Amino acid sequence: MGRRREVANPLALAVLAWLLTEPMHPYELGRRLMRTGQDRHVKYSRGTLYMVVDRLRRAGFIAERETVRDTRRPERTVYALTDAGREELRDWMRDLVGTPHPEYPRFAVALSLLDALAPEEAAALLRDRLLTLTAQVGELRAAAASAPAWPLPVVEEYRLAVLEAERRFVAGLVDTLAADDLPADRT
Amino acid sequence: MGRRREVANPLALAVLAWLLTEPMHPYELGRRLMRTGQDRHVKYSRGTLYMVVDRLRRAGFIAERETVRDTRRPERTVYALTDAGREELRDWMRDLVGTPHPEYPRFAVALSLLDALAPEEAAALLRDRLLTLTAQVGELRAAAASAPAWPLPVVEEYRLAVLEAERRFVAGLVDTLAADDLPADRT
DNA sequence: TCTATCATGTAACCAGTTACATGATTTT
DNA sequence: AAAATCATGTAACTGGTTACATGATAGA
Repeated sequence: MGRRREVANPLALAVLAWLLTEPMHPYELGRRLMRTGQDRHVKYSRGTLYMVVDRLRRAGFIAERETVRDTRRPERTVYALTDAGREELRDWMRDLVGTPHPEYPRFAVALSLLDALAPEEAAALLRDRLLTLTAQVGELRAAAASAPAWPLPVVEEYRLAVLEAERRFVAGLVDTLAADDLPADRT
Repeated sequence: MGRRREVANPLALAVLAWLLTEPMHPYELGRRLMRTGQDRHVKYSRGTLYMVVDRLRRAGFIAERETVRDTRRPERTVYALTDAGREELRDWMRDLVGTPHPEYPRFAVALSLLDALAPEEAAALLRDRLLTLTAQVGELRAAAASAPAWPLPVVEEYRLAVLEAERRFVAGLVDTLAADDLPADRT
């Protein structure tokens, strides 16, 4: 509980999870991340991937299984989960699922500094955001309706729920500001 | 539009915003961040603060106004916003408020990898999370009710809205899993 | 007056991203 | 067969965090 993770990057969690299904080389890991759209939930870049894989190896969570010289293609090193890695994966997942952790969404920062903007400008910007959010909700819903997978993956439902909450919040805020802005009209 | 920011760390945004009110030395910036509880929305550490201030200076967004040797206390350098800085602040805020940006919440990663956990274990963990979330919502509401500031700062309302959405979502998920788990009971 | 704690800053280290390199296949 | 693109990896750089340093006040 609470001990610092030796490898803390979320991408490492994804790597462990994928290696749970079968041994793989890094590039393949990257491909699957992309193919399954997980890159929308984990920040992914190849450089980071190789770094993370290397640190997982040094930490003993994964081990080099074989080095395939497929002839032609560059040498690829296949990694497999170790017992320690399996344990780390479970522990990490339990932590993430079981307890909420503080996040730092960019919009919260902006809201906390909203005074730095003139009120009318803030209001106008929030209206812009509202439009985009509404459009995004629409897209997600449409995508869900015509989804190849059904029921929709839980993550997607989660994203949608949060997105809708933000949309409602911004809508309310916009209304409030409009009302504040015309106090004379409301006698 | 969309040109890379020379200093991209959110803490830098907070620095610019504070300097809009008046010139200050870094330590004072840190104090205000803490006092106003902004450290819940921007990741803060002194090391990062000094780094960020230095980069803002190199980028020309802030400038050294004076160096006070208050006698006794270590030398403190007071910084002021430049015109470029004021412009950067507005541009950045407009971007953040006006359009939603992709985020990578830790819980989303976990959800996207939920298969890595045995279903009963996942269900149990989600129940734990639900308890904590419910408690947090309660706390926030209570704090809001007895708040020194009224109306509640917008950020807090935002946080509460999102938190409640997550709570509802997890509650729903827990129910679904419970239902799935006892198909025999539902004939 | 010794110890603890506050106020302030610096520097070494570690993590993450970008840009590049190289051989293989496919397209024109 | 030249050009374009894919597959794979490495390395240099930049950003961020931790741990330390030092003088000042306050409490015992």
